[in-house]
Amino acid sequence: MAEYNPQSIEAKWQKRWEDARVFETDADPAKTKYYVLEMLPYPSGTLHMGHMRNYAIGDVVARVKRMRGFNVIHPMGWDAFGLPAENAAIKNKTHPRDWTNANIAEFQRTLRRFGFSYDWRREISTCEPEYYRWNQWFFLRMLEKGLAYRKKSRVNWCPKCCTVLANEQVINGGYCWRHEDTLVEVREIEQWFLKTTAYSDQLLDDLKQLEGGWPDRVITMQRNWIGKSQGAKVKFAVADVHGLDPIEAFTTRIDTIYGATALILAPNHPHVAKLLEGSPVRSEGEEVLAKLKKSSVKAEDIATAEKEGFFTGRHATNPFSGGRMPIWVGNFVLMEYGTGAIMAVPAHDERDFEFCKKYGLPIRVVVQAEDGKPLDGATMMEAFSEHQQGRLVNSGPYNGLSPEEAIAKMGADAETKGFGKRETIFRLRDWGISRQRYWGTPIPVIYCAKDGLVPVPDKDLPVLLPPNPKLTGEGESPLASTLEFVNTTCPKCGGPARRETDTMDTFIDSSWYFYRYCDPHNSTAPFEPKKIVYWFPIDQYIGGITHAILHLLYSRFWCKVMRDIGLVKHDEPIKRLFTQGMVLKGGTAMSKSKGNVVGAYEMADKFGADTGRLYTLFAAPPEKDLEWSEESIEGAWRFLNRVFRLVGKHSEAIRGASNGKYDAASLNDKEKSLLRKAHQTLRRVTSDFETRWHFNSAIALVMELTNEVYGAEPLEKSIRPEVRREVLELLTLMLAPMTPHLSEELWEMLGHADGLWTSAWPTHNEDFARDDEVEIPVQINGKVRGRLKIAVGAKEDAVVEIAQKDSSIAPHLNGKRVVKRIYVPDKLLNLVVA
RNA sequence: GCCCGGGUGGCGGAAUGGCAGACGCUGAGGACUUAAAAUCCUCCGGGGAUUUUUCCUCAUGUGGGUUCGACUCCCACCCCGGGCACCA
Repeated sequence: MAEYNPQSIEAKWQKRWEDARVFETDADPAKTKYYVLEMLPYPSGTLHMGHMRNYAIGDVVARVKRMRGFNVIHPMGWDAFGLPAENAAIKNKTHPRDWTNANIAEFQRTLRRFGFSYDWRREISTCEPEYYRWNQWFFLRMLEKGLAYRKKSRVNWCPKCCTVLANEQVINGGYCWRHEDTLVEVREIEQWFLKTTAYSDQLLDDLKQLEGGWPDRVITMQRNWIGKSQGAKVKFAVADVHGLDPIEAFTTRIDTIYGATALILAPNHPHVAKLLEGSPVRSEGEEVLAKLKKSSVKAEDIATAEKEGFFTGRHATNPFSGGRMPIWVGNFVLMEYGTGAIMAVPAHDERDFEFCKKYGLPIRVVVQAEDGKPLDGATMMEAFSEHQQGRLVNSGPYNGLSPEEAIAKMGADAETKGFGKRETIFRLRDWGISRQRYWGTPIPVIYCAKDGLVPVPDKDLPVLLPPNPKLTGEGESPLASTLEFVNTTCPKCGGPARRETDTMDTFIDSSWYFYRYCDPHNSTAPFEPKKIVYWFPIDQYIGGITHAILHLLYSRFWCKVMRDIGLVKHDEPIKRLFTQGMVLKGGTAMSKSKGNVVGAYEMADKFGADTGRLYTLFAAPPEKDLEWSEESIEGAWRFLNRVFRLVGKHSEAIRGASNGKYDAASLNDKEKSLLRKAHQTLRRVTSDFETRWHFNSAIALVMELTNEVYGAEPLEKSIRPEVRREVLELLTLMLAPMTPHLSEELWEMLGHADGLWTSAWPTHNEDFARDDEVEIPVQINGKVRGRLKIAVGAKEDAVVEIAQKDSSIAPHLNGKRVVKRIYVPDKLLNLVVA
């Protein structure tokens, strides 16, 4: 008998699929579409088993849906712009394009080796001009709508690289990742932004549309990221400097304003310099200020930093109480959030408490809990910040109100009296997209001495990357030092002008790529809206939890912008999201830098693609992390061999048998029992695939069925070829989404000339699946004391009667009275005795 | 600190209020073989009793609770993993 040879089987069927164009799909209004998508990879290094698992999950879904009659679109592409390509190019003195394309070729070779059912005609690569020109086109639309703008902002700047660093590139508490001896500076430079904040409310509200389809935690993370706060802005007049505008503070707890004992400004608040001018503490203040301003913008540093600040020597007036409050500067107040100024209420806010305690500022209680001891500002050890309870005290006319009532009333009063305004603010910031890099989409803008900022006209798109940049990693950005790129003519006046030399953040590339798959070769538009109407939204998106915020939020933002310029009709691009677990080795995620990767191609060479696929699906449920185990993969390999031998042994007899028909009434007990197991397995596997995505238990069920068939050997003694055919065909079809090559081969061995790819998912036969007899446990007071074989559908009284006579149960009933009986038909009997 | 996950044999995991440990791995024993590999068969949570057969008992992070019945639901706590974080 032939041995299972995955190498030749897999090559054979991949060729057949390709020749028959099995996975190429076009819009067909007569069929229900299904869009399944795995997050596109960044082609770097080798494709490892961590990537592979992601695609294996998507491929099972694609193949199951295809067998179920859906018109499935399942595309693949490359997130091809990015810094690693540029760094590799600098290091190896090559071009980023060469490095990237070599990786793409390698990735594609590996994906093809695994037989994933992609429609390769739809392949895209984001670094190609035919793709990135549409990034530029979208940018120009946003510029027209005021959604793209330039602004100075604080960034991490490495003076040696002469470029902006992402927060992730600042290491060891403030050093450049490439120049580990160089301290990163905080600089303010002009950058391009996209106005994501214009959609704050929609991005938040539309999360409701995603409930049920997206994991709750992803929705929660997005909600927190957007960070909506309802509160009020209150103006505090500066008492001791004439002609200075009042300072505005944002608060969600205006009810505690009578407890405000200081006003605290962010170090870079525009008022600080003016307050210090002529102040008695000016020189000390400026010294501390310089120190505070230098502190890093990195999240971790901010979190661990101690609260620090200084008194400006100036005072403000509390508009409600008329009281005098000292104005301080504090490092924990952020210019980027709210108004950059807060009122410090130490009695009712933990951060304010810590700050005021440290600097000896008074603590004044204005909300007392309704139960428990009254709080005293002089003795309290922590802030009382619960706003759901308590009553106002020491708050003039508002005494006795609940915080909730006070927030409403005081907000309204502040508005009436003109020193405040109720407002909702968001944590979400606009999206800074400028990068001082080469390997990205050039921003299509020209600066002219006469006409100022001039957008590149649509007809001049794409603005191509210059082919031969000087990539050194030092000095100014590569595009800025490529003069043939920089120097151009103004589209308006024709005079000499300069091009923008920043490129776009690569998150832009991945914000809309899934639309391009629907119309990948369109040269006059990013896509034809009509095609989107058919294929969108994405029915199932699959990827890592790492992208829970940025990629998915930007994609949602992009969708809304496209909707508002009339390109698409839906609010949300992705209906369902699945976040799969990582593949770990030695307890950490596989990554090239950790040196713990298992290459997918080598894996396929060793065991075959089907074994690799089966293993990653079997070893853990798809949402959980999976620890790589070489022993377990051999188990998957053994199982596939077992199946292959089984079908091989019987294929000749089956092929000779008349096609499939037998009289159900003529089945013998062994045939019935085998068919029952097969159809029961199918019933459960179908539900595992469709409703639960429990691929691991689906595989376990198919293994059980295989064991059962082996247990019934030799089949030729009692099982007719027609029945054998039915059982082995079901087995083959159930495996098909997971091990498609092997299944095709078995299908052919079973005598089918047409490929398995033409087969539908089978339907189980309930008559065969039904049990005649079941074994149920019998419990006495909830403890299992025996088991009974009963006919399916037996009546309670009959079962109780049998139970009472049973030799293992009767002793437990001896001399006792049955006070209650619980009978779950065909499941269990529980007798409660006293 | 806040928000999510999660905690079941030697290991990965199964069990959607109803027989805890399916399925696989590892390990042990056996068959086949000159031998090995492969394959096939048997056993494999702890303790105790009976030592053929079986029975009892403990056990799903800990402690309570609801229930005839809890890995599953509720409350409190412990531990592990992840995310966010001076967000006013």
